[in-house]
Order: sequence, then C-alpha cells, then structure tokens
Amino acid sequence: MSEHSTAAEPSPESSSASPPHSSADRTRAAILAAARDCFCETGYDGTGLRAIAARANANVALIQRYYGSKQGLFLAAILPRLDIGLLLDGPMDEFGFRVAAIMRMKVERGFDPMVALLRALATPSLAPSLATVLSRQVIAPLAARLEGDDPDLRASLILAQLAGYEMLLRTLRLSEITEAPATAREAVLAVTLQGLVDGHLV
Amino acid sequence: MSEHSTAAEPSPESSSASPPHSSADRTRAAILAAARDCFCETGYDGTGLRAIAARANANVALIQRYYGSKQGLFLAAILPRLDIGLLLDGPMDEFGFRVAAIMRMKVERGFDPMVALLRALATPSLAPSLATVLSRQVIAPLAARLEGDDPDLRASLILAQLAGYEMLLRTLRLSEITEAPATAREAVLAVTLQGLVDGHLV
DNA sequence: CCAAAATGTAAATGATCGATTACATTATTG
DNA sequence: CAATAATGTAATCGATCATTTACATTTTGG
Repeated sequence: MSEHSTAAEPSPESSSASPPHSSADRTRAAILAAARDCFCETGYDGTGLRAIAARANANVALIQRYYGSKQGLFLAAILPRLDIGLLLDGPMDEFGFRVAAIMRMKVERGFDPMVALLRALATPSLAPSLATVLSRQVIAPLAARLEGDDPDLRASLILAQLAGYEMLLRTLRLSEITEAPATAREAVLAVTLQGLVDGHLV
Repeated sequence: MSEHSTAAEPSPESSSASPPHSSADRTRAAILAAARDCFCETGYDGTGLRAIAARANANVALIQRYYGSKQGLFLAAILPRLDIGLLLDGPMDEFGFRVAAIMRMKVERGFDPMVALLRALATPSLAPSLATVLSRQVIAPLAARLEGDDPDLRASLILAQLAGYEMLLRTLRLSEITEAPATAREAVLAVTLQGLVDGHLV
C-alpha cells in the first residue's frame, strides 16, 4: 500500500464505481460524504470539522491529514461530483423547467453538491477558488449553449438566480416561497430562468 | 440628561434631521455608520465588533451597552434606513431599469443599507429576524405593486435575483460580471427583473 | 514474526469572537 | 462645590474554531 507517503496527498481517489478497499479508503469516503451533507445543511462557515468528523465516525486530525484543510475538504467533496451536464442535457428551450424540476428532486432525495456549492458562494474565504471553478465548470459550458448577446453575463445571472433562490428558500426559509404550492414555485423559477436563456433583450 | 436609565435602551434616536448633541449621541451615530459600512463591505459574519469599534473610534463595550448585541446593532444600523420606496417610486413598467440604475449608484456613492441586507441574507443566525422584516418591509409592498398571478412569489424571486447578483458581484467578484460593460450588466439585470414584474407566465 | 509504515486517537495550541466585568473619566445637577 | 449619573476604557471571560503535536494502534511486507 504505497498509495501515499507520510504527508497528505491528493490520492487517485479510487475510481468511481469500485468500492473502497482499505480502512483508510473507507474513512476517506465517509469523511467526504459527511462533508458533503454537512456543507449542504449548514453551509461552509456553519459547519465545523468536528461536526463532519462526528458524522463520519472519524477523527478531526484525519481530515487534516487526508485533505489538508477545511477548504481542501470542501473542494474535494464538492467539485468532483458537480454534474453540470445534468442541467445541459436536453433542448435549451426546456432549460428552465428542467432545472426547476432538478432542484425539486434534490430536495426530495437529500442534499447535493450543487446545493452545497450554491450555499458556499456567500463565503468570502472561498471566493477565489470558487470563482475560477464556477467560471470554468458552470458558467462557461452554460454560456456555450446560449444564443444571442452577452452569453456569459446571462449565464452568470442564471447562477445568481439559483443562488439567491436557494438562499431565500433554505437559509432564510422565506414563507412566501416555502408556503407556495410547489407547482407555482417551479413555474415562476422556470420561466425566469428560461427568460435568461432565451435572452429577449431590449 | 435622563434619556435612558443605567441599562441600554432603544432610545428615541434623535429625530432624523437634527445633528447629534451629546457625546453619547455622537458616538452612537459613529457606531451606527461604521456598522453599516462594515456590514456592507465584509458581510455580517465577516465583520467583528472590534472592527466596527475601531472604525467608529469607540470601544467594544459601548456597542454592547447601546445596542445590546451584534444582532441588535445590525438591525438598528440597517432597518431604519431601508428605503424600499426608492425602488417603488415610479411606473412599474420601468421597475427593472430603475432598480438596475439604483444598484449602480449605490456602488458609486459608497455602501448602502440595502446592500448590507442583501449580503446578510446568507447568515443563518439572522434568518428569523430577517425573514419577517423582508416579508413586511420589502416583499409585501413590492408584491402589492405586481399584477397577475403569484405576486408574493414573483416579488420573492426579484429579491432572490438581487441577492444572488450582489453575491456574485461583490463577494465572489465573478469576472463574467465585473468585467462586463456596465451598460450590458444593467441591461441584462433590468430585463430579468422586469420579466418578473410583468409576469408573463406559461 | 517482526520491524516499519500506515492509520487512528487524544490532547493541546493559538487565534478570534461576542460578551462581561470592574474601573476611570466626564458631565450634569442640586 | 460636591454628589451622582452618564459615558468611556481596559482587561478578561468563556466558548469555538482550525490546526498541530505527540502518541497509540493496526496493518503490511520482508
């Protein structure tokens, strides 16, 4: 088992489908899963390494050893599982409804890396790393599918709408959103996003 | 000077136009102004009472005495100066452009309570108080000006768009937004907001 | 089987934060 | 001018946090 030297290493992260073998791989996976859930539920600043370690039945020092820092853990837990393709897979004139439906499923089926990422956008200490990641992994591929003027700008505002929506829905729990019928909620969100996709400016 | 007893009191907050008289009134105003600026620049969690006290040339204990707690200071610094009327003053078919223009002016002329509020939406500990305030002071009056279905929902999404926009612009400093020409930035934002105002659903 | 590496654990470190306490200074007033 | 309240200051408390250190346990390989 010469997977890594004495110091922490990025590690090949045993390829997707194979179950974790060594004990270390198992705790690494447990930490990663616990981190994803915690960051989703309580945000980046609101989540302590102790809480993650407790949920993963691991020790705080192991997190440091395996992922170097809290920020390293966040990036490792979120980035590789960001599936932007799910949003773009299909005709773009149905983008709004597709995304609104996906957001609903995320809520029903437990938390998701995308939700964790949207919540983390408000954390200044993560801003530098998140900005480049968002540009490359979210905004660029989305903008590439947009026709018309200012595709980058419109893609950014789509992200802004989703981030603000998550914030008001999950952090603030604004009654005007939480108590609205799910169909209306999805419809309004879908139409707004679709407007940015279609981009009928001026 | 029997304005307040030994304990902290809400205090009549010397009516709007009159300059502060006593030394206490002056430091109270300095603390309030420093708090508003700090909360705008670094958000609620990112701002320490020590930083506010330093900018106001005051002492940390005075903040506690005058405003009871950090949360009390935030609410006292932001809520009384929230001027939602500025957004609603005028025909609603120009709402989008009006708000986009206002957001630009806020940036040019220094920070504003509305910006501080939008940034604070991401802070869980403030959620309960902010949710009721937003419902009553922002969403309700805005929804009252909206015709068509689901006015509360559409007003909430307008707020979500603004909050996400501020987050991506100021916290994340997303290059796709910061480096876009101001005219394009305002146009896209304005059209999106206007779409929610007009509410051409389905 | 036994050294040596890998993995896991507990405790402490240093920093920051909101809040409090005890005390000093200034202003007010009888 | 005292006496008293209002205002300001410094030091501290208690809690939390990420991170590190030193040590114990388990697993691996020769």
